[in-house]
Amino acid sequence: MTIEEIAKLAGVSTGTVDRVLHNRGRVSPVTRERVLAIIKEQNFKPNAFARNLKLNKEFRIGVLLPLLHSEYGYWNLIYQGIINAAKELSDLSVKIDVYEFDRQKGGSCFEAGRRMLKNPVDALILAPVCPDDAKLVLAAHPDIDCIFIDTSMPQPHRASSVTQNPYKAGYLAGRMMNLLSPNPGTYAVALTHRAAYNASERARGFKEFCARQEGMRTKTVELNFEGNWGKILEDLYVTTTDIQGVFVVNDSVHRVASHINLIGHRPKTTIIGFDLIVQNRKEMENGIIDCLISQRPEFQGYSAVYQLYRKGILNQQLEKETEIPIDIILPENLSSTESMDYIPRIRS
Amino acid sequence: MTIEEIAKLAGVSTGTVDRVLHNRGRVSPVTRERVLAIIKEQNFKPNAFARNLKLNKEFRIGVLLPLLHSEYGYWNLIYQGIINAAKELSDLSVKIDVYEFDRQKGGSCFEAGRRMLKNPVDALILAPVCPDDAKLVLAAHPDIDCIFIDTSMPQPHRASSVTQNPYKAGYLAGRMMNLLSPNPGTYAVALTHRAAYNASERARGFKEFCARQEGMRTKTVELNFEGNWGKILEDLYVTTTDIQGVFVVNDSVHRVASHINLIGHRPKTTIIGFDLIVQNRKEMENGIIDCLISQRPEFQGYSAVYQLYRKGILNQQLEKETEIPIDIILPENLSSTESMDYIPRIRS
DNA sequence: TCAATTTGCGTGCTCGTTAACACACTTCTA
DNA sequence: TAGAAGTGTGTTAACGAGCACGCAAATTGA
Repeated sequence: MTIEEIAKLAGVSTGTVDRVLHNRGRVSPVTRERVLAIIKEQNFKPNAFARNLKLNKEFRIGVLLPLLHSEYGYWNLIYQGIINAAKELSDLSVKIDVYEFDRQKGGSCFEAGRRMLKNPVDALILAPVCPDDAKLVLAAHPDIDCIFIDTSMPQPHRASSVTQNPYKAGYLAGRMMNLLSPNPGTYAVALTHRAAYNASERARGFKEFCARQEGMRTKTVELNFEGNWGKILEDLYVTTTDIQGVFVVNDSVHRVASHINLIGHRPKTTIIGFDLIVQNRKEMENGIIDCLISQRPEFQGYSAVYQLYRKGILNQQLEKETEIPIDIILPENLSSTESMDYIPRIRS
Repeated sequence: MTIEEIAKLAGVSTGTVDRVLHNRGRVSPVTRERVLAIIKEQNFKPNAFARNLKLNKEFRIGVLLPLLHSEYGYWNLIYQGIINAAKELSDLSVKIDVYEFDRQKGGSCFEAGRRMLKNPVDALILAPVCPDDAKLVLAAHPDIDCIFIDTSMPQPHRASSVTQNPYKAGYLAGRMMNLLSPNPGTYAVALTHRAAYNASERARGFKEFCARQEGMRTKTVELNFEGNWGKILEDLYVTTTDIQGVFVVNDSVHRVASHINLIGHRPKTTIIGFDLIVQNRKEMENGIIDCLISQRPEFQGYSAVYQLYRKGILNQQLEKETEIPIDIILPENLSSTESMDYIPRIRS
């Protein structure tokens, strides 16, 4: 089926069919209806190759992420997924513009959004870790599609999200903790930085699981890596003598784990944390981390790019909300998740 | 960069550049080298839209799978993944032809391959559960790319694979069994049908893990669902009084689990099996199955289609071997894997 | 040596869609 | 009522690559 065949069937020219297809007016209502009926009847869809050849323009996706080299590489994994998708789609005129911001500094995200205004983009991928800034960025880029990644936020109609439920993830971590270290005692919940949404929700899920179990207590500790966090950790073992395990609510678990190992408490402490960044992989291989929960950061980035591409280039629908499965990583299945988390790669 | 710009730079016509690009001869060696140098220097790649518009032909992927409605739906999950990818790619002229065969009947797979010869295909997705037949099918379809799914086999150069390591999966199942049911005793390993490759490797991995643990024994039982398998299961509990858990090496675990529940042994038996087919989801929700290992069948199918599409339409490279991660599913993360296993869907 | 073939290269049409343009006809507006 | 503005429709030139064809010039063969 081509536009020309549709035109013939409707007794009009291709120009008219085109005007109907793109709602460009200048068509009488009666002709319009006739053409629409035939399009529907023949289940016509414009040829994507011809369309994009004619349009002949890049599809630019703007990406706003926290500083990639901070926070032990979690954001870098997301970035890798985005880059990989972009590489696969480079033949289909998809381009990526990445803008980094400092999530600790208010306004930094907004400022990055302003930089983006200079090279206008057709769609947006946004980690709304600073919700207020994110709202402003969205306001500054009206009418383009946006996908939230890592965290969600109240969504305008044109946005959707790719996220994991952090409460469920924490709850599952509780279950794993209980499996790996079933003796009664205390589990420490280690928070870092000020509580980000994901972090606090994970802590909440974890505690809720523990609260439902007989004889399991939890104790929250705040570890500020700019401060004397080592001391706090050591004190914890002094003040609380029945520590059975430590749950770190983010990807910095490898730092906590190696310190616990250093001060000799590793043998009696089960350690659980998040995400398959290289440092965590290494510490799990070393036997210092028992279990990791993964939120598939690379897949999140990969999936976000593909969704925007399908909407922008192929005119397909956006998923409203994509829920990322909660992966359990033990030493026994670590090797099956090597390098890219689960995305087939192309060689460059 | 277009062919015309390349031509201008090389001081030749587009026809000559085209002949160089497609090795169609009729170009003097010296001109050829000059053009190639410029192509490389400019990093020129032909526009995928223009190319496919001109070629204007469907890319047909032939799919050979065991009977979809047998075996409790595992193959159906693979099928769903394939269908989903095909739906997303239908705008890019990818078409799927599915041929089913009976894996229990020798020659059935080959016969399906012969049916396929009538509507020639451009690429192949093949579950080589009958390796001899698979070899013949490949021989009958020379020169086209092929991806093995579910299981691999010795590969000709033009084939690649999307599979999970079944030994590692069984080994991990052993670990989970030991976590969920740590008391010394016997674990039953339930095989069904005659040992397929994946099944026997999973059993081997599981037993190997157990052999490395103190005080854990394993006992293999063969359950033939056409025979009196219920009786065999009941006898097992009579002859072996310390059964701690049952490991079913495939997706039929829900049948075994509900029978164990029926005969009253569920409370003291940990049950582990494979794959998120609907029946297994339900029995896990009912609390009858403790743990499932998933090999992401939907992703396998999805990924196979996408890889062939990238090779066939976009001229990108095929992955040689894609290793599927080994997923651990517990009741606590079951809901995060709902419906499609991890593939974003488009509405039809 | 000259006809027949081969080699090396350029030309031009085509794929389906888009969007600018042309043009006749109608409806306003002063 | 003339001119302007608006409406409904058809025509056509790209977009970039592929490929058939044409045509010299070079090479072959008897």
